[in-house]
Formats: sequence, structure tokens, C-alpha cells
Amino acid sequence: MGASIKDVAKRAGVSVTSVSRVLNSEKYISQRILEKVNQAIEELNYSPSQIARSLKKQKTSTIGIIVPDLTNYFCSTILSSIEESASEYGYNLIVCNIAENLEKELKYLHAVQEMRVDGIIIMHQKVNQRILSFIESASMPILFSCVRSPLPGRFSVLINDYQAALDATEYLIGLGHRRIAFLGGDLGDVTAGYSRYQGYLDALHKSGIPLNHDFIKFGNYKLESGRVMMQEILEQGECPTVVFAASDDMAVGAMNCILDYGLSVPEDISVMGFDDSLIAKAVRPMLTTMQQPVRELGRISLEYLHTLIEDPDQPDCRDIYLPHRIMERASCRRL
Amino acid sequence: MGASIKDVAKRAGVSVTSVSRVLNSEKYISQRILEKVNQAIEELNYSPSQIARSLKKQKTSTIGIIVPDLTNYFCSTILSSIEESASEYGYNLIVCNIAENLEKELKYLHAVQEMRVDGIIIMHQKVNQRILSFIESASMPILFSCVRSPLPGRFSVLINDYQAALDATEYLIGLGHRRIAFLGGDLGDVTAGYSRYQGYLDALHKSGIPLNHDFIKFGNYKLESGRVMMQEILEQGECPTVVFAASDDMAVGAMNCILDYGLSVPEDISVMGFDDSLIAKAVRPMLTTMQQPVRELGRISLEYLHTLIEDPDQPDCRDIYLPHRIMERASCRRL
DNA sequence: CTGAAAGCGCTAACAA
DNA sequence: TTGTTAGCGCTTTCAG
Repeated sequence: MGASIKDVAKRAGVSVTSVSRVLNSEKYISQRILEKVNQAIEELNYSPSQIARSLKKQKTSTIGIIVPDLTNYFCSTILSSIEESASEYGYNLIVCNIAENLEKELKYLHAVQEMRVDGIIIMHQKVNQRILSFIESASMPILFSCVRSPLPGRFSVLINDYQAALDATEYLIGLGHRRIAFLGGDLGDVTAGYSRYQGYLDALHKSGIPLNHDFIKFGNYKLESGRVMMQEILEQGECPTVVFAASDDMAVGAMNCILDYGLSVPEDISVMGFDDSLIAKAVRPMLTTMQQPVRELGRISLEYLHTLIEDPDQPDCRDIYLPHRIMERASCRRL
Repeated sequence: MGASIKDVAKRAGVSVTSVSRVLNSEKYISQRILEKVNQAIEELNYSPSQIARSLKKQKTSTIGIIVPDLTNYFCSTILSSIEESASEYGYNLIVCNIAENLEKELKYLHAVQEMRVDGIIIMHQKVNQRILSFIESASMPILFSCVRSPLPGRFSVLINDYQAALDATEYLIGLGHRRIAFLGGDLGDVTAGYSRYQGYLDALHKSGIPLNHDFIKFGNYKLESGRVMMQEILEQGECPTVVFAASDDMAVGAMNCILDYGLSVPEDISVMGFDDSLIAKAVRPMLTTMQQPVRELGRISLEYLHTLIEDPDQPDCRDIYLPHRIMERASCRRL
């Protein structure tokens, strides 16, 4: 094995304390010791053990992050921006991809707890009883990012999904649409599933547009899911003039389905997405979508968690809502 | 703080050794002790400290993974498949996103070394001298995934990028194309940059097609980069009949540029990508591309690293090449 | 089958 | 300024 602090001390002819001191660049170390220690470190190619340090200090500078699905563009972008801030604050990230598997999530939750991470970020919405009770009894701060906390009084940073979906739908109505299809996520998913659906519903209601249940489908946020739902709608007979999807991926899936049917977007059917992930600008026509402020969401999530770690008794301000915004591009036309 | 093994021992009225034994489900523990310990664990809501365990066992069950850019679809997909295998093998992943920043890479390399990860996977190609010497003197196994090792005799799992680019170009030639543009990555990037470029060059040469330097551009693998390069080519006057890009993202960028110019793909210009990442199927026309076997690449990378960790003295088989394959879709036409 | 005790590599009183 | 020493929470001989 590699050299330990003891070896360095011996080699430098000083005490381990002195070595520790230079390692942590404390004050009150003589130039002489500093040099000798640094030389010994060099010669031994010494690398201090973060894990011994963690054990002693009861703090790991590590945070666990539970991601629903790494292959989802929105997730990996948020992850990337969380990572950026984490790196600035000196945290390392344990990434837990649960691939929509609650058992795996629970396993990971226990794993990061045993690793004594300083905090946990959860980007996943659906929970079961065991996960809930884990969250309740966890000893480290847990923050929900981009989803609403399943438990009241917990911390989360996200957009107001209900309002965003409502705004999006009203935007579409403002464009003259009345036959508006909705491609939702799982209703059990309170944030993106349920809230966005409610926003859609209420917008229609406010404008006195009757509900057409053939225009409402639920999927899993993925590309393929959007395609399948759109196909169902198309096969059903009556056509919407626009389809509003609860994720960009589903919107693109739907758009491709429309295109593959030989129809055009937005001439025949308009399409609106949600997220403004990179794919929105990668497709043609470019997707009109509801933007989530990805970089801010990530950055603020991390900063918030950081303050929670430093001072676990944060009194107020348990939820932080960031502004959403419509990105008008080419996939929605005025009727 | 939470309960320690000592607290559990006290509560259960047994020695810490016994607690440790049931924690590790060793043999030779009486039913009586087992029950008492489990009950104490339950009552105290005890969670064993992985970091104390790591310190003692000199092994963390953690691996560090250096990713060039999380917002790149190919990367996050590989990451996801590595994660899947890692989870099966009981490893936790420290994800290090270097965002093309070598200083950050070096910082992360040292960080994971200090965290005493059991192994490191590097998915990044470009290195500098300090990174090189880190790799040379590192005490844990390091494996390169999807890129060729910058040092001879190191371990890597990847496809044969040269051959793949050659095959792709020959496929295009077979389709009747002779004016074939190439959108490459950084030439300093030996794997994807240099090798793919060489493959392109050699394929042209073998078919006696003269080089047109106006048809050769280098970018950074990203969408926007593909768009910019394509625009340069289009503005230059003479038009290629097909453009072969060293990444799907660049291919899509190029395709969008062509579309935005009012031309069609593949009628006016064909486009071929590289990677077969999710975006290839998300765009219209669907991208014809050179497929990298993403899931296998990820799985085998992890399994290989695992064997290296278990037995660091692996003698042979330092590089593993996986098969590539052309995915014929709709973006390339026969001339 | 069970327990006592040493020690993994480090930090932080406390002394000097 | 510097050094001695007692743990942090666990595993692992080694005895019993």
C-alpha cells in the first residue's frame, strides 16, 4: 500500500501532527518543517487518505444524488449543472441511477447513508412507504431537485409545474387552438405527472373548452412513449390541432409520429414540449416548449443543500420556486 | 450522531465482534445472538459506517469515473450502462464531469485517489503531462473506456475507430458518393479525432478519390459545431454529396444546417453520423450512422475493471475491441 | 461459538 | 511552534 502520514512524518523527521498541519495548511508552521514535510511527501508520492480523514472529522465532503434516468437528457443536464457547483464547493458526487426502479432507489439510499454522505439530492418523485420512512428518519439533509417533496416541510427547488402547464396551455389557447391534446407523465408522479395535468385541465376549464378524453394520454416521459400515444390519437379519428406534451422527449416522439404519418408540423398539427432540453433545438421544426431553468435549478439545488449541510436548522424557505418561461420556436402555429 | 457498533453491542449485551459478525453474515453465530443483535440494530436504527469499514479493509467498493461531458448523449448513455453493471457488482460511482477542462480532470484524479477508490474509468482522451504521470504512478487500476489509452500497455475497451471510419466511408463510396465531406473531432484526440480521420482518409485513398480540403473540417463533437462546419462548407461553393461526421451530434447539427438552407436530406445532401446515440433515431430523416455498442462497451468496461481490481496482475489482453456496425437509416441515399 | 484488543490513517485536544 | 496521545467505527487475529 501507499505511504501513510506516519511514513511521511518519519521520513521528514517530524511528528505526524506537523505533517497533518502542513496537509491542512494551518498557520504556525515553521518554514523548515514545511519544506521537510513537502519534500517527504514528494519523495514518497504520498496521497492523504480522505477516508481516514472522513472518519475522524465525521464529514465526507460527498453528496449522493438519486437520478431517475441517466439516459434522459433533462436529467443529465441537471446532473451536469449540479456537478459543476458541487465541484466548486468541494463536494464529490455519488451518482445513483435508479432507472425507475424503486428497489434500487432504496438500496442506493441505504448505500449513501452508509457512506455517510453529507447530504442527498433526490430528483425522483415516486416513492413507496419504505423510501418515505427512510427520508423521515435520515440523519443527513435531503433535498428534492426538480420535483416536489413527497413529504410536507421538506426542502425542494423546482419550478411551479402546475402554473407552467397552465401557462403553456393558455398560450396554446391564445394561439387559437381549442382541440388540444395532452401527453402526460405518470399521474402518480405528483410534480410532473399530476401537476402538469392539472394545469392543462384548469386552463381548458377557464376558457370553457370542453374536455375530450380521447385527447389525453399518459406515458413515461420518453421519446418512444410520445410516439405511441400520438399514434393512438391519430388512429382514433378526430384530430387535435395541437399536442402539448409533459416532456420534450415525448413531444419529439409525437412530432416524429406526425411526420411519419405524412403530416406536417406545425401546418397540420402543432406540438409543444416541456423542459427545453437540448433536443428541443436539435429537431426540425424546432420545438416550442416550456423552459425549465436547468442551470439555475442545478446550481441553486446544490447551494441550498450546502447551506443545509452547514447549518441543518434552516428555519424557513423550505421550497424554492424558479421561474419558467415559454420558448417560442417553430412547432406551434397560430390558427 | 447515529449509533455505532459499540452502541449496538452494548444494547444487545454482546461484544462488538459479534455485532460485526452478524453485520457481515458470517457463519458460526448462534441464533440467540443473531436475534439480539438484529433487534438492537432495529431499535437503534443503526447504519454501519462504510467509511470505517473501508479504512479497516483498505477497500472502498467505489470507483471513480472521469466523463468528458455529461451533457453529451453518448457519454451519459455509456455512463448509464456502466452504472448498471457497477450496481450489480456492488460498486458505487463517483462521477467526475470534467467538461473538457484538463485542470479539473487532474483535480478529480487526485480527489478520487484520496478517496481511495478501488479503480478508475477514464472516458476522456486528451491528456497533459501531469495527467500522464498521474496515470503512470497511480496505485489503483485505471481503465480507458471508449477511448484508446494514451499510454501503451494500459487497459482499454473500445471499438476500432479507424476501421469503423474506414468502413463508414467505404459504405458511402459504395453508395456511389465521391464528394464526401468529413466533419471530425479534435485531431489531438487520438481515438475519435485522429483515428476516425485516418479511416476516412485511407478509404478515399484506397478508392482513388482525390482529397478535397474544403470538405474537411474539425469541431468539438457537439451539435452546434456540426452546424458551423456545415455552414462553412455550404458557403464555400462546391457542395459534397454526403457529409460524414465523427459524432451523431455533429451530424445532426450539419443536417439541420442543410435543412435550414432549404435543401433536403438525403435528396440534396446525405448525412452519416457516428455513435448511434439516441438522437440518431429522434431526428427526421433518421440518421444513418456507425453504431458503437454502447451497452456492451459500458458493461465490459466495468467487468474488466472489476477483474483488474480483484487481480491487479492481469497479464495479457490489455485492449478489448468490440464490434462496430453500420445502422442504415434514412439520411444517406444511393447516388 | 464468543470476546478482547490491536490497528486502519487521520485530526484535535492538550502539553510542552 | 511542535509533539504525544486518544479516539473516529469498524474488522480481524488470537485466545478462550
